[in-house]
Amino acid sequence: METQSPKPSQRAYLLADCNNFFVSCERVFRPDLEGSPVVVLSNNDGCVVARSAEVKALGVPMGSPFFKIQDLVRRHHIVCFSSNFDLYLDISQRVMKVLETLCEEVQVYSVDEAFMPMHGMHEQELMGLAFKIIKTVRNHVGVPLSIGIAPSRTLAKLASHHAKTHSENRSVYSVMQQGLRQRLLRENPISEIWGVGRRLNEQLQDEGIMTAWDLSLCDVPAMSKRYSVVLGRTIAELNGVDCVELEPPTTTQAQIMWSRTFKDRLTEPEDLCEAACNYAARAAEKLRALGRYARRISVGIRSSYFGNEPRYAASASLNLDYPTADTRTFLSATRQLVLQLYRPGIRYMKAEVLLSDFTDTRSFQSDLFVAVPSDEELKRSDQVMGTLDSLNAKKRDTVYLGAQMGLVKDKRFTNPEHFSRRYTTCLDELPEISG
DNA sequence: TCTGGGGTCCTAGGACCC
DNA sequence: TCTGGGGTCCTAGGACCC
Repeated sequence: METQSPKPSQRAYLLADCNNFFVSCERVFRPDLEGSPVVVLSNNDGCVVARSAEVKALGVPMGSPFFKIQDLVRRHHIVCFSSNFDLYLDISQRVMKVLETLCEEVQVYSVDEAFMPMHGMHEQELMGLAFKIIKTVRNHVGVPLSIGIAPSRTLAKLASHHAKTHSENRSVYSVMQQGLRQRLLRENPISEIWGVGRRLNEQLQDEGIMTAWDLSLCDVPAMSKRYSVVLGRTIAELNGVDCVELEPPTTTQAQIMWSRTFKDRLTEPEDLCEAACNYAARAAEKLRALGRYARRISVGIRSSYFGNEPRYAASASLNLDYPTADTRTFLSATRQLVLQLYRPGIRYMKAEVLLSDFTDTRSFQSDLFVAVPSDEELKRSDQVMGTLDSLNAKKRDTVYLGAQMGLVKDKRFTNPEHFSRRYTTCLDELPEISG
């Protein structure tokens, strides 16, 4: 009789990662595009934010400016989509739901990735589960996944990257065994490691640390001191020590930002005010959706980083007298900040609005020198904002405030040209089936 | 001509207090 | 009047992520 080997006590992580996520979402409703080159573009169709395997094979890097690949697009008949976040978010939620039916714990890390911690499972069981996850998501949602399996999150990320780029692994790669782990580390440059960005990559390479393996051999206390505690943790993780904590999502969100590049450069203060006010209104909407109040608002405006024109970037903040979620308060603060930052002779390309210093309630220390609103005024503010949100939930920009006017009227600020439809979240845009 | 939009976390430095 | 160190809190800015 076969004896059961004891259950391992070691923890393991599965990292499920959607392949070319935005492209895969578009293909769910355009199965005819399977096998064809497809890209998804950023806001204003500025640059490439997702590429199908066929486009990657053509050598188009992530983030390429769209205008630079026009030629390739024509030659290879690349299909282009403007990003359609309503659709991607909805598909993402469907993927996560399927994961939750198959795994006890799912830690959503980003729109297209989730970690699933596992205890006391043999490698074979982990592999079996991973293949089952991939098959179920493919059948129920239609999106392809890759899965990495490892004793730490950092290694699981590296393993899933390996699974994606080496087709012989059939979309799952496990480095639970020491030997494979070492091979994975030796084969990957440090730039592939989660937590090593452009800057660290340069600094570490100057020290002769080239591969993930090199980094894994470094002394943790010394590197923590020389660089940061974050890099120290990364090194431990590469050695299979599980030490990166993941914050529980949303409840701790500390700030809300809204920023966009304008379609055309803006030079007039009034135009900038309009743009920034529109962003502030969007940020305020998100704040109310979280049921929170903000005490601080920051506004930034900047010129292009490119070309020879004068460069300028500045931001400023305002602490509000009391926590609020009222768009009108944010709009007057935004206007004040923009006018304070504005310098003539600059061609502005971008504005951003950041709300922070949140509270869950609106209670505040009253201050002898600050005029605070009465309970009656606060109640009215909630009512007005509630009405605004419910009208706009049905159809965007049904109701907006005077300061935002220009934008909605003339569409100067945003204008993507390749929109796919919101197939799953908007009744007017459901997919059609022809007989 | 045309170059993303969100977020989080960490660190350094200044202000202030004891 | 001058000298000092340590702690806390806040903010700005950098680095990183997808």
